[in-house]
Amino acid sequence: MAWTNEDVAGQFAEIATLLKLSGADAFRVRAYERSAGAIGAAPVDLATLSTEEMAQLKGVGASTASKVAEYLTSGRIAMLEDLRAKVPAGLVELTRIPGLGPKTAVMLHGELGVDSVEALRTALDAGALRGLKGLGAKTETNLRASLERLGAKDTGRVPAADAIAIAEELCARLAVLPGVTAVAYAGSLRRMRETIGDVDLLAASRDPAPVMASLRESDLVERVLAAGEKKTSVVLRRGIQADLRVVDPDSWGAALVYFTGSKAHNIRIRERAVRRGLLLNEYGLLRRADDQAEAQGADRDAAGETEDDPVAGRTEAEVYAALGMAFVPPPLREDTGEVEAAAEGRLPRVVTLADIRGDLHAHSDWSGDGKTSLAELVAAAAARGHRYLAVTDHAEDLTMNGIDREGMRARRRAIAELADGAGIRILDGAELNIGIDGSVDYDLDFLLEFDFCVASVHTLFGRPEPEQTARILTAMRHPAVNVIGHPTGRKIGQRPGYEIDLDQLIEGAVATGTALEVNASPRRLDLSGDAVRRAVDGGALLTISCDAHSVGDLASMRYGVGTAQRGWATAAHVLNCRDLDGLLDAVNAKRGPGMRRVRA
DNA sequence: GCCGTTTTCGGCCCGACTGTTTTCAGTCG
Repeated sequence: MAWTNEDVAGQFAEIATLLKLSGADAFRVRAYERSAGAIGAAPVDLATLSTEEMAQLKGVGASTASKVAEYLTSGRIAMLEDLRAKVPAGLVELTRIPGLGPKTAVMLHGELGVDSVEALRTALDAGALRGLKGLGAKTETNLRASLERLGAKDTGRVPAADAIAIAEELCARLAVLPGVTAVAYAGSLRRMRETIGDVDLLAASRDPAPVMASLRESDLVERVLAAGEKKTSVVLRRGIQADLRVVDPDSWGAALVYFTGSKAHNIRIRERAVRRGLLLNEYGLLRRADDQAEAQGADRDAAGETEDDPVAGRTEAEVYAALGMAFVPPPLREDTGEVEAAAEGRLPRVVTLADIRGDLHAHSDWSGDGKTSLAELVAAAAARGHRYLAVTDHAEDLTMNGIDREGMRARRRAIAELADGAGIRILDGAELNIGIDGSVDYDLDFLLEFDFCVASVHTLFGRPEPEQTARILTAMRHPAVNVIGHPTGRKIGQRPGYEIDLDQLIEGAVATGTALEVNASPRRLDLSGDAVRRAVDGGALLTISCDAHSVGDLASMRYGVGTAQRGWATAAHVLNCRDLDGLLDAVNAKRGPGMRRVRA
């Protein structure tokens, strides 16, 4: 059995959870959490490393490395087995109830024998919690409410695509309030994670109360969870939780860093602050008053009440600079090496929306499922500032939506008619279907008449990994196939994607000069950020394209760029960051001698 | 358990809010 890094990381995350429930030292728990994170983010397959090499990873020591080795050879970790035997299984489940943490779970188990969500429900109904120390009437009510929410569906993470519209709406409403100088959504949404647990909103104002009140009273809010002076938490109508922090404009940058996270990134940069004799919190980067007093040799009592001295805080850039680091774009803030890289000046300049020169995957209504005319699509792409657009309608093997040869020739004439006034190069393209044997639609000569082709898997998702991988590798070798569309086939929150060997795909892409798509549709984001990072490390070329089926879909480019950023991709890794000549050079390079050239 | 511009031991990020508390523990992010 070939264990993936994710499998291994999962073992250590479980150890951390179970240790917490065993009342272990909190720092030891954190060490396991950190090692799980380090393993999950490791750039190489752990199975290829020696125990000594594993212990070189930051956050992984000799103890963890030997447990990894144990797992890789035997498929088990004795310590984890012991913990599983020792900690009642239901306790982990109990801590998933909002407001109920490990301490309370252990206490409920010890006092009442509660070992599952169901048992807690029964205990509540029997009034068994009354009289337990630290648990009053209010806690009982809150637990009931939490259980009810747990009973309702979908309390977990939701696709970011489902939250971004409501986040932007809330921001827009807060931004127009008097005294509010800035508003942003932060958290995992700003980091462009593909799913989010809640919406984090940040506002700058010297008078927080009316801003808080405005959210609490919003018609988008279903329930208020917490309402303090500096922080408000609510449940929105669609079951999504939102947290609002309001800070002084002088603290905006520090608060944005704090609220954007990730938690692991924040911990790392706060440690860095501590090592420099500073304190980093959501209000600023500060030199402590007592430290100053000591530095000046003054007596602390004589110094009296002095304020902490702000070093930075108005902007994020200021905070990072004061920590001796390059600015870290939000999607990179996951503690996967970006802190060290930013400190050592080797953080790559990741691709941005401004680097994108065109879109290489779009459908017009020539495709059965396209909703926009060719002219509208081209005009919209031009309006977005694109220099070129590959219209890649479905090819004929996709029986429902595909276009046959005559249809493609007719579409080619339609493209030619539009070409002059378009103000943008329209690439005559197609989205080909990868057959079970790796073949694609039409024939070689017909395919070489296109300017640009995407090839994608649309059928037979259930094939075993070797077969699935082989069919894509075969398609890559075709001289007219320029990019593999949505390479893993996953749909966020819907289906996991087919079984493929990504490393082989990356090697094949490099060897054949075929790009791998970062499909920017927020339902797909395929490749994922993690997969992009592996592709970048492997030297593969990417495209970032919207797979638009309507004009509005062209706006999804930012999600694709965010995903590419999460994978540390630079403009140099992305084919559609090249100008038209650069793009066509790549297309022509893939074609053999004597084959038709595509001209600008 | 991990780690080092306080380096092989003694620390380990920081603050808001709630509830049950007379000064704080638990939870969350």
